[in-house]
Amino acid sequence: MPVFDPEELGARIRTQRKKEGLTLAELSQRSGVAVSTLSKLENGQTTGSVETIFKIARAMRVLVDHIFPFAPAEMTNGRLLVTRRDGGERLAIEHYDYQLHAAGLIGKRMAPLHMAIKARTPPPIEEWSTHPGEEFAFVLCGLVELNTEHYAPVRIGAGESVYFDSIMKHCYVALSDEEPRLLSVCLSEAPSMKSAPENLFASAAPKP
Amino acid sequence: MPVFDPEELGARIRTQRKKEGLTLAELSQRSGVAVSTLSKLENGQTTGSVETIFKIARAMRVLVDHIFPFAPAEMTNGRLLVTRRDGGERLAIEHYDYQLHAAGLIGKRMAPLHMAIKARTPPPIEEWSTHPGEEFAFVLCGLVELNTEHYAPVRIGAGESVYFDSIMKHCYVALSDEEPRLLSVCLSEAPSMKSAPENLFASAAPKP
DNA sequence: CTATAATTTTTCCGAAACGATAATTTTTGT
DNA sequence: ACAAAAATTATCGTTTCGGAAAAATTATAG
Repeated sequence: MPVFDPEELGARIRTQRKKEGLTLAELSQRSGVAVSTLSKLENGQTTGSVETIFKIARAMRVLVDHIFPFAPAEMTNGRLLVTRRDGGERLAIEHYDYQLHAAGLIGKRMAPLHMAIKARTPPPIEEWSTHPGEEFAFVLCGLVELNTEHYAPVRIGAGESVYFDSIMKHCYVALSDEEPRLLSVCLSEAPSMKSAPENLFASAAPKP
Repeated sequence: MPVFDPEELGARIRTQRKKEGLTLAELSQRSGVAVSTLSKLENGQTTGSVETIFKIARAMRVLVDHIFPFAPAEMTNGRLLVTRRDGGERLAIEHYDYQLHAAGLIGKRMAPLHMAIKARTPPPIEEWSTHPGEEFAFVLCGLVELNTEHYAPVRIGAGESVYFDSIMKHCYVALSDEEPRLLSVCLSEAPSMKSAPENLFASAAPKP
């Protein structure tokens, strides 16, 4: 007795395939998964393997989670947490001062950080941040320079923002006389289970 | 040649298990998956079946996508887009003025909105926003009241924030004389397919 | 309405994953 | 350093999955 519903998975695959106007044979061609396997999957006659699911998702150009039956959404539908000026969770490191908002909310997918940029010159690249996912940074005041692995340094002033893949090594540097502050929202692929995800604050630098 | 990295899946399972302080034997007991299977999974020696993954996820009381490597990082790892003060995409509706940042970046999972709150009284509840996912709102200036379906109205001033499940009906209202501005970042659970970058799955697509 | 093609489902078998047990190695705690 | 606990590896029977081709169903053309 399966612990999840294979029919839902099958239905999603079929829906997506129809949407793309593909036949089983065509999808098989693209994905490298046999026609028979596709049929069995779509009809819930097998629970499938992770490998196969990935092949199918890739072939239809959808993210896996589109055809993958999730845990029900009602698990989290009524959370709300306010962070006051003196709230959240604070952390001061060499180059930045952090205030993590919504620190007490576990299972959230975004990590909102109110940070003050102390650094005036970029540290060695090994110390730059890198973490899977996406990052959005909005400058609240001052002038900030974002250094990244793949781009020329980018200057961002108050009211401006930058959105980037945070797996790129990156670091912020203050350019203005006043200490710049920015609001950074990091999206990790796996929702943070802890209030202060250490991987967010961890840099590429080796551990002592 | 697996199309995804079994070692990442294994690493996630192990990370989560350690976080919960479980041994393989205990997790086996709770999940109904044999110890040997767990070990092979964690060490990337098998690609695993969907059924097994679900059992494990359920046993650790996490959503499947916590341990499931849905979007390999190498798919998008070098994007970066700056939004200037006059950039982005603007939209004015009755109650708010929006500036969508990073508008030109397709496939992003967060939607950062710089918004000015014009409304001074809540509209009828049928007009409130509701969308699956999570929302983080940081007040830049002024005093804002967030009305939600399940909570008493919440007042948030400059430098404060709120994080909530955006499926709850919600609306923002201005309380201060000055028109409040806030930065809202919405996370949708399923990124829209229309915006899925071509290059994400290019390798699987046969050329016409 | 039939004939034919296209598509899907089913059948059969090899391949891979799973479970149980035991032996070996690694880690942990004292 | 030792003992205990935990994790890995090995083996093997069982179950499930995946692929090729046949069978059945559905769609299409004349």
